[in-house]
Amino acid sequence: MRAGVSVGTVSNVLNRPDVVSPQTRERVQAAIAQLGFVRNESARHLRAGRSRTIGLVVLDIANPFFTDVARGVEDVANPAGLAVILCNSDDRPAKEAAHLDVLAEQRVQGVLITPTAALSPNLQALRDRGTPVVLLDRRAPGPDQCAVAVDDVLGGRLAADHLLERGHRRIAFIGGSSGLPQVQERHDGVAAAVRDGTGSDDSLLVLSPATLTVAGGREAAAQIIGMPAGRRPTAAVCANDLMALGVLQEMVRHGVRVPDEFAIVGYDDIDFAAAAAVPLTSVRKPRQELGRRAAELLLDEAGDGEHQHQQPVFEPVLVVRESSMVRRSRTVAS
Amino acid sequence: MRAGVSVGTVSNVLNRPDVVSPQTRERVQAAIAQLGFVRNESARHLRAGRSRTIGLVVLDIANPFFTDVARGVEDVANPAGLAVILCNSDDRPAKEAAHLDVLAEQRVQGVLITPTAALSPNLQALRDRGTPVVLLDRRAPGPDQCAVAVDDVLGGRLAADHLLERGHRRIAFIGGSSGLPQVQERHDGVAAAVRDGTGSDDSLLVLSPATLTVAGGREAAAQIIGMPAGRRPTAAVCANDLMALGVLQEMVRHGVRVPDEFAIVGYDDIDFAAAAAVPLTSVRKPRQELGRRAAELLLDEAGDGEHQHQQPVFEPVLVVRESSMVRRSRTVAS
DNA sequence: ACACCGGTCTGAAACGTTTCACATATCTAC
DNA sequence: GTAGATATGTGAAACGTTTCAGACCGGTGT
Repeated sequence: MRAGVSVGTVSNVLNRPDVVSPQTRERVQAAIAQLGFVRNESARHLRAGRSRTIGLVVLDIANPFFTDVARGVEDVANPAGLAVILCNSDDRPAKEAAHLDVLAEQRVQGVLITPTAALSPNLQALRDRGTPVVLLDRRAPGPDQCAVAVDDVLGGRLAADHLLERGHRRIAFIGGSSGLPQVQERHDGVAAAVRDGTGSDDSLLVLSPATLTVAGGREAAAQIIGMPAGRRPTAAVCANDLMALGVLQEMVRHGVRVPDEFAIVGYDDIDFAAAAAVPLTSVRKPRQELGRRAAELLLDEAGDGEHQHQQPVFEPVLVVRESSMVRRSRTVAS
Repeated sequence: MRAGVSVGTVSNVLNRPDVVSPQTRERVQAAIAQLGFVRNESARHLRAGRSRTIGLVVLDIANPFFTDVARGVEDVANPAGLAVILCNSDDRPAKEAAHLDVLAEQRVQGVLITPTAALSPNLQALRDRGTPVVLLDRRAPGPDQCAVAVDDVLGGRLAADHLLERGHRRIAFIGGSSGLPQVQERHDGVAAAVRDGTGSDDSLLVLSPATLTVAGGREAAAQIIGMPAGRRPTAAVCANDLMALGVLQEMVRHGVRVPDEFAIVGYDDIDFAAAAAVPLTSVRKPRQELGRRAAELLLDEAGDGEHQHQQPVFEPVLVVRESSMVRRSRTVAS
């Protein structure tokens, strides 16, 4: 080597500086700086057996909910010296599977994932190989793994109870058709609340647009607008804020006044919910906290010590804004 | 090996299946499936010298502009078998430098980056080591590298001309204080247009909130609201849509009617701009196309063939919506 | 019978680290 | 002065691939 020293010593300088004499250390560090030497992670982790990266697979990178979660993950992973490989499955099992394969080949320390409806065999394969997997915003199917979830039944209930209190008696639940359990839970909460509140199952209309996006929301709103006035719902709980924004856009476009003629409650409480054409009432989830907690669990599981699987469930909170308020006087648009 | 075959043959089965006999191939593939064998990328690319990943460093992961760009990058990178490591610098040079170091250690094939104001020495170091770097949404300092940019001077001009046409004579430009050249260009375009349109430099008020975020927008709006009515601008061009949304929120909160009392033009035309409390006029950039183009240039540079550095500049388009329209009759809120 | 060929497979080197057993030098205590 | 301990450095093995020179084999043309 440049510094007239063996590679073993260089390794020591980098990893256990205390074990090498100050002079040598400085000499080596000078050489490193001069040569622009950068340690090769591939070699390093070929030896170590796994890399200093974790994978994060989300359903929709364009949904701010997930970027907020990602931020939480980064907050924990980066200080621990781990790089995050962020993958977007677009709620498509094939894309998800492809991403998981890549992550397996990269020998990531672990994977954080909000999976598509069915738990992919690739995910199980990953776990079988000993890679820790933490489910994000999804309950675990069994006690043998970590999962960070939100009580979505409660969330659905909060949303529906709020609308019922405001006098609404025909309520729509707008979820996607992908069969995600989170969405199913939200539906169940809404359905239970509506049943309890009205004594009837007919008060709930369930719509399942193709995607859980703004476009999906518009699609559902168009359906609602096309219904005869007598049967048309007067309010909707949406499975996420993107859809709620879509519903709002379509309603406004057709001259349906929100919330006077139609009330909307979203879910997730992304930042844009508050900035919408009509500020959205929404069910708030601790977005960054979800990511942080999941990353912490992953690090713990990937670490050397004992690991107890944990499955924390966060409680959502309803944030009431204009989109669900009965307005008394009509002032300035806002 | 399980299939009674040498490792060299396994490698051939995986990488050049045509060179191995059908029987052997099947035998090996069966063994692979049965053992759940997953090739180790670290080893593979220790040999190859670089990994099958590229790095993408953005200024603000919470800004939908960048997630749209990221989507474009993925559209190109994934089909090419490359994983994308998405990093968020938060417009902080230190975070950016740390991310670049990690990417260097990972021996990424290349880096796509929207850099902070000053070009980091770490970036130059990366290039010196032979790693291709493509600048994203930023002009190249010289001809010796690829960059994908947008004509932001033109964008600023479009925005300002639009407001001038509507009769505004006191206009604010709201940019961040981080000194990003993109923001500077937008400012220059606005300043030039205002000078041409009014014959005076005094017509332009420049505000520089701390961050290019919704919070920054609110901060700037508060400043404007605090000004005496006679000197207060009647319209603002914001350096991005997040700030425009912030301005809008703060104006609404203080009862300032938009666009009647104050007009707003944003920049980027993120999807949420159209869904805002008052739909935002904005300067549209080809977000996904920026990402795609940048990724294509990176792949070309990282490939074996000849590479010509390219520096495409996209032209932005003004999308006019309600936030800058003088309303004639006041109908329903929208 | 021979050389040669293409097709198929093997074995070993190489990639750049970490780690561990071991060598060497220096110090401490008697 | 010697034994032992401590501090510092060396050298080689190992990680799991890819790659390349060559071995082997049955067939072909002469």
